[in-house]
Amino acid sequence: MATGASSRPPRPAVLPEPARKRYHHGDLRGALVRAAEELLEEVGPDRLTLREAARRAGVSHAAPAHHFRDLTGLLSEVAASGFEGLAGAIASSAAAAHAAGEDELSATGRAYFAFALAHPGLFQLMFRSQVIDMSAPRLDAASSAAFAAFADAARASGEVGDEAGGDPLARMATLVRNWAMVHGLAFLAIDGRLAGMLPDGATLAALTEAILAPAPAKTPAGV
Amino acid sequence: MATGASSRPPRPAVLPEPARKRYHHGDLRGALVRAAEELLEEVGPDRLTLREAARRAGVSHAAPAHHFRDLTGLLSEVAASGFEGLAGAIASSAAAAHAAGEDELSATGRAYFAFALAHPGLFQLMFRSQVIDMSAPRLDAASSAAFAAFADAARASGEVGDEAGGDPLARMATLVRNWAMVHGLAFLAIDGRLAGMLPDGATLAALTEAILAPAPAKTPAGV
DNA sequence: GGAAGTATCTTGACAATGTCAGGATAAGCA
DNA sequence: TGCTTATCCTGACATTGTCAAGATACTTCC
Repeated sequence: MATGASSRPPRPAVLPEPARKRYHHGDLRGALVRAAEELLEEVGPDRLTLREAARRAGVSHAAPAHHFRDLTGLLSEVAASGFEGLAGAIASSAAAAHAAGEDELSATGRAYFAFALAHPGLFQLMFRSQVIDMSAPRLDAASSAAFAAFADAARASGEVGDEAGGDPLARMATLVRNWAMVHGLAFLAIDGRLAGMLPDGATLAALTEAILAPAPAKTPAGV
Repeated sequence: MATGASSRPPRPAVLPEPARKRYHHGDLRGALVRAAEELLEEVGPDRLTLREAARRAGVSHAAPAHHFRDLTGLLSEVAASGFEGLAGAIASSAAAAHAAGEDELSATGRAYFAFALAHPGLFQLMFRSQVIDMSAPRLDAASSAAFAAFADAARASGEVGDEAGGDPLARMATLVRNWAMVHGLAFLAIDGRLAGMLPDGATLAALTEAILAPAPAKTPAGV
């Protein structure tokens, strides 16, 4: 029909964004994950939509099916990368605390909380097993790694005495208690449940800092 | 047409269930709330559907609109009654502990956790502000009452020293720390996050009991 | 008692969603 | 070059929440 040149559609010579209108996206998988992460923070996990993610990636509504089995597949991938980020944040905060001679467990708790507050929608998604597929290999590995990083920090801080004596159940109880406290605090803060209980003119940051600052352990009064 | 009696439609003399096929349901509002509670436990808050609730109540898909503004309205009502139940469970467990000379805070923590495990879907809904309307009067009042019951128990147990000295922020921090721990533990348990970290052959009940049993406070070792 | 008014429920429609089937296009490989 | 495969699109379907308009039953007022 048109010219005999090799380029069939009138492709513009200059592409403003990395590959604009070509049939093959190039990195649709990554673009969908990024779009989903955006949506997660803009509208939350409840209003996130596969079609809107496709729209933002500049692609038809059925295109994602070639990269993810379904919506659960995409969300599981996003959650997996979220857990990887969380594991990294925990590990690096523990290392920094160790270098500074501070308590590792307290530092990782603050890192955990900060991560949740920085990515509320993603954090909520990461703990919504009915929407993601926890048996997905990468997600399973990433979530395990995140908890392992937390457990390592607890061991390093001496909070979970692993040298002798203490039976495994009691040690695990101490570990999980710390985890649950930080996790619950993050969830309550994200959901806006702490706003209503700030004494007089106290800020939310002050309250959470007062909760997280001291090693949440048992220390004989004084000292 | 038919007989001249007052009953127009051929209404069966015996109604197997309380009012079967009449145009006006009688208690559609309550029936919808019950149907939603059922669905909450069967499929969870993510797959709960307004149309399915209407179906279970034996009513058309648009009928709920005359009793609840929209899906959020129905869910807010369900969440409100959930908080009322939670507040009751907390208060009664605290009273029982007081009578038995046990620690009130520990008892309420176990009651909180037990409530969450007994009604997982409802509990998740109660802490999903993007799906319910926290400004709904009844919901707002009920959630405040639940927290107030928890705070009362903490005060009674002496965990939150309200007599003198301690500044309000520190007292609130202790209170919220206890709440967050129990809340996080409940969420993690419901989401199946604790199953993977049971030492050898320990059961989940044993682990959670080990976490909740001692007053999660600072007690000088011994005694 | 009967008529008017209101609360309650139904039917039908709309846009939006997730998913599937089948066709079009581009890339890779022989 | 021609074939195969990966990638993407169009179109369709059932389902959802919500709205509009009509049908039905209850209430109230004369």
